[in-house]
Amino acid sequence: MIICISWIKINNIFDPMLWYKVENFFDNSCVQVADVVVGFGHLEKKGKDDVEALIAGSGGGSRKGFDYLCWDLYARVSQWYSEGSDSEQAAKKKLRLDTLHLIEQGGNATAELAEVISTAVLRRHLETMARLGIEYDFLPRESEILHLKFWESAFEKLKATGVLYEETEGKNKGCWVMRRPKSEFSSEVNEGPDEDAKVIVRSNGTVTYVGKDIAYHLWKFGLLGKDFGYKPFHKYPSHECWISCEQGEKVHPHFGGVRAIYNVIDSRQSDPQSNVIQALRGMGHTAEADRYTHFSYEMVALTPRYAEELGYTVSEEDKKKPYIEVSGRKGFGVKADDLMDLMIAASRGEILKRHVEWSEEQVSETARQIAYGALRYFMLRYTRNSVIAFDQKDALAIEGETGPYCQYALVRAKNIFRKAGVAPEAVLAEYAQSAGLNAILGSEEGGDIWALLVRASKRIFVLEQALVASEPAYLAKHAFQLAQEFNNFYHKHRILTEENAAMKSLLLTVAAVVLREISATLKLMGIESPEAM
RNA sequence: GGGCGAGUAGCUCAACUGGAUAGAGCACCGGCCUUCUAAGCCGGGGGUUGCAGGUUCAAGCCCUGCCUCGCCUACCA
Repeated sequence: MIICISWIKINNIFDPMLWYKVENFFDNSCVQVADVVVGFGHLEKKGKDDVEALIAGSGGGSRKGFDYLCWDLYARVSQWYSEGSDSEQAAKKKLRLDTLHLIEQGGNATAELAEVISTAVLRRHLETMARLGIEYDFLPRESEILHLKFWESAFEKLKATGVLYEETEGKNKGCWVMRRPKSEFSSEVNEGPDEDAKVIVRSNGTVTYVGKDIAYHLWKFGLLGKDFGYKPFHKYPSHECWISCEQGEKVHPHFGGVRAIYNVIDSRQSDPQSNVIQALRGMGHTAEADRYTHFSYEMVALTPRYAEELGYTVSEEDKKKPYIEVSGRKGFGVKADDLMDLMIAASRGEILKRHVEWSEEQVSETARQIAYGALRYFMLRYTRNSVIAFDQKDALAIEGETGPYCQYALVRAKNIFRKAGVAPEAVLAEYAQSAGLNAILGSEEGGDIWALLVRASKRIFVLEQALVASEPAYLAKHAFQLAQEFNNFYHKHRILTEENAAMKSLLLTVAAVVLREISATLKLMGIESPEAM
């Protein structure tokens, strides 16, 4: 529902190493959808036809589409729930739950409205992500997990393997529960119920989110014995994105039954995630459990300064904090499309200061590359367990550890080759055959050049470390250090006016190597290399 | 109450499995454009790594206790 910039914390880092598929689980039967449905029905007094008209009308050109409407409505509904007398609030709460249950059941007008809304928002989500080059292969939806009775199959297996047991005493009486990984009840005092156990099936017979997630992950590993229906949903230039449905097409790509899973979910989900892994292990699927990685990361928040820039009033108390957590319920945050637009506008301004002669196309293309590069770099420069306090000014700064800084170093190198009228690839090919570098590199002056070359040669090593540690920030650090060292080199040596031919040749070669390496490292982070800036 | 993460320069963060003088960036101060883009470069100040013990030749990192903050848990998704 809420388009969250966290999504771009993971991107194509795995691209060169693995063949993989990107799935985005779509929680289309969740309470947030129910809230928006309540909003349209009770605040806006709109039915399915009205909503469909809104969706159709909100398309044309403007990015402020249907998802923006939902964002606002969601915040209003949340506010509305908390208003009125106790009995009124209770009634609203009941309405909310009833709506949720109708959506989960399906086959009714409320569920149809929810379907229309969630699909429209999903389409907008794909468009937004596509701007950053993020594409999906498959969109499994919660509604199919429910309607295709994935849970029922999983439940049988969970009962048969003894992972779940029915609690007969204590506060969880009547629930089907699962022991948590660490509760070593068996060896210790074993009297009374394990009250710390995780409830999977409530006493009223409904399944919790974790239960559905277990079923979903059994499917992912091909252990469920059931499959989704599939239909095409969205066409990217290079491939098709499929979506789950109850009765799909006969011919479709194969999804599920994978060897390994990387679940990119923020660290607040670590408890439910460990429950899922524990369930797999308990069912005897230990190998699969070992190949299940919760790629957890901390949330993205906003600095108080940026929150103010966005027009929010920030309390004195919040101003002292390093960051403020975004909240869709409170209507506090920045929408990904807005963020990108703001950053593009800002980098555009910088470009126009310097290149009045550029064509409109050149300006907007470069502004886009810089803005997206700045955004991606900022998301990736922090290690995963650090909260990212987003600030546009910091992200877009040319000074400091930023995307634009790295891009600028690379552009400087490109300028040299443009002025020299040679291609960096040609320089590399030529230099590989000459053999006069020992004398220069061995000299005192050559020490720094040698150091730069050594650093430049470390890309694969750094990538390997980044993969082992599941830490994209290592790549960001490498790109920055290389850019920094190159800027130093650039300042120290006037390459084009160098008179010593052997030296000039070496300097050009080093520039070509560094250009290639910064560019390749940035590419691993999904950051483009502008021609000029 | 329990679980996870964090505490490092004024601020935001690094530090690969324990290893040399704990590093960057921002901010601050001072320099550097007749030159391939100064959107840059160089230099400077700034630290008892939360506290107290312990293990080790060696601890920001490991162990014990305590303090502070955040998140997750207690039949919400």
